Amino acid sequence: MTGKNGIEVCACSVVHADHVERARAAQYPVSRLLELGELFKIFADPTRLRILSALATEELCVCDLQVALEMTQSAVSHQLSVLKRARLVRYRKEGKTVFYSLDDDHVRQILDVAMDHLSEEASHGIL
Amino acid sequence: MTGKNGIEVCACSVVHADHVERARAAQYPVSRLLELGELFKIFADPTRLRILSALATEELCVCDLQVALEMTQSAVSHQLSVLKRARLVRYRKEGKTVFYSLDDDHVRQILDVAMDHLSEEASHGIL
DNA sequence: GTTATATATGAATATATGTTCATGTGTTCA
DNA sequence: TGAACACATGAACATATATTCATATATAAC
Repeated sequence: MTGKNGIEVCACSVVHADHVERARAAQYPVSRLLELGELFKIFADPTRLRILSALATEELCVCDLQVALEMTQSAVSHQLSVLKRARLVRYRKEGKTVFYSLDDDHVRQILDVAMDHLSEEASHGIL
Repeated sequence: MTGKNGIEVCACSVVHADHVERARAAQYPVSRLLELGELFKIFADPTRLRILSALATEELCVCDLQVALEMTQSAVSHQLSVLKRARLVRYRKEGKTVFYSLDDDHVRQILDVAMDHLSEEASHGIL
């Protein structure tokens, strides 16, 4: 349904104008939410999570990751480049080998909070 | 490259056996990481983030969300069902209208930590 | 019951993304 | 200089998913 100014408008008669107003005012800027979405996309893949959790203990070279996670070298490199672009990992070159490590503590924090949520979710199921 | 037991093995000669061993031992169970990935997938979409951030202030009915976010009713409902399935939102029926709200505080926590990461990332760029 | 309305949902389509395969780049060592 | 190796990267393909369109369900008013 289209309103006077050409903008999509709800046909509902029970819209709560004040709530809508507040919700609109409190909205994060869309650009910010896009960035946030991009960040979460990185964490949304099991392979990348495995890499991150492997790096949580200590730095590892590409080959170490390949062996530890039983993946193709190409797949590891591709995912590492994604993580690098998102500034979630650092790297350090030493001759031919490249060592990767977590970039900062936020990564660990994010993983921890999310794990907490999963635990609580599980207990919900039991109760 | 395939090893004796048919499992993919790295051809590198510089694998750090001890590191690999520790990384393997410290690995989260894959099932856990799959769950975690599923959770982050929910947060990985800008539309869902907009919905969550709109609900951060107060409960809203589907129609309110439709108007506040200028989206189709169908799109809102579809995304709400995803959020509901992931236990990130609750709902409460009152006649024909359905009010949605955040399920618990973990949602806010996760969003906050992630926002922090983005801020620090931005300051990295400046330094 | 019938109609109107608020929300839910199935199917189809378009787009995004992870892996593989092939190849490129850069470093070491002979 | 040239071979070997650790890693990076482009293209192609397969899969996942967000939106739209059409329709279904449920509640209220008449």
